[in-house]
Amino acid sequence: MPELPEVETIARELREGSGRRGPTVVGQTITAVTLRWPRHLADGGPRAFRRRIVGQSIRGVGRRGKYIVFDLSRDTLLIHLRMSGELRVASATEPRSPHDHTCFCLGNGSEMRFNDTRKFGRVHLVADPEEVTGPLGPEPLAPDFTARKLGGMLAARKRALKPLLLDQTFLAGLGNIYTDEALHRARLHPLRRSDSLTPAEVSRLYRGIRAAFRRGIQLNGASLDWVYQGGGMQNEFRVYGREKKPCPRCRTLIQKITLGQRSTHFCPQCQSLPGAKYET
DNA sequence: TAAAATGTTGGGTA
DNA sequence: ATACCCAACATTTT
Repeated sequence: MPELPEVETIARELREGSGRRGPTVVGQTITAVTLRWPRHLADGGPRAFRRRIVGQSIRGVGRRGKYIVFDLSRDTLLIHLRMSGELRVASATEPRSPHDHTCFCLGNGSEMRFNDTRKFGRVHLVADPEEVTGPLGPEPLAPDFTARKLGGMLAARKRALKPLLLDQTFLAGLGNIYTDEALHRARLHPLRRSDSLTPAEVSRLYRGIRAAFRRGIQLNGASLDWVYQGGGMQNEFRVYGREKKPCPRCRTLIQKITLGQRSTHFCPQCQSLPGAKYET
């Protein structure tokens, strides 16, 4: 479900505490773990996982790409929500939901519950977070990520923008929604080859990605379907899920195509493809 | 009923 | 090595 802004929102709420996601988990000790779907564990079995994590305290909560990163007293716990994951803190006395597959019991009598309907999520427990986040591309919102740097990265590849931007080893954090939104902001066609962009187009893409992410974080992410509630970004989508609706910029009807097995939304007018601009 | 859904990975091919 | 396609993972919803 979540992309960078949603994961950032969840990490912040777990760190700072909120009515929606419960009190902060920072400072709490993990006293026990319930694993009802052991395949949540990326490596190793439940016994080794329990033995290793129980007794460690949570020193901080952050984010890298789409991973939520828990800085523990000895190791690092990384959770990837994939398509349907959700993290909430509840009192241990509250009944667990059917899809609360992995629960971390905390010292203050609360539980951090990894709810994951589709069971695609993953839990990593490692000594060095680089073991997990090492392959990821740069953080798009990091101060040292510049338009110049993005331009160099794009020029070094020969791929269509959409699938390239979805590649987490190229750039960390973009998913299907924010990629479409960023490309619309940048007025670039999803099929545009990465090594064909002018400096002005690189600049537009850079600003499009950062602006889409910043706005998403500002609105606490997007709420879609029955999963992940609380965000408001879904009300500001310019193209995602807006097939046959007018482009907010030029009123041309938004098109939906399938690209690399993912639904792709764009404005054929604002995001025209050079050499193919006569198609309807 | 078939199709689609905010994600990733592994296999095969060129 | 790079690019591209597909299947798989598991479940719910339209």
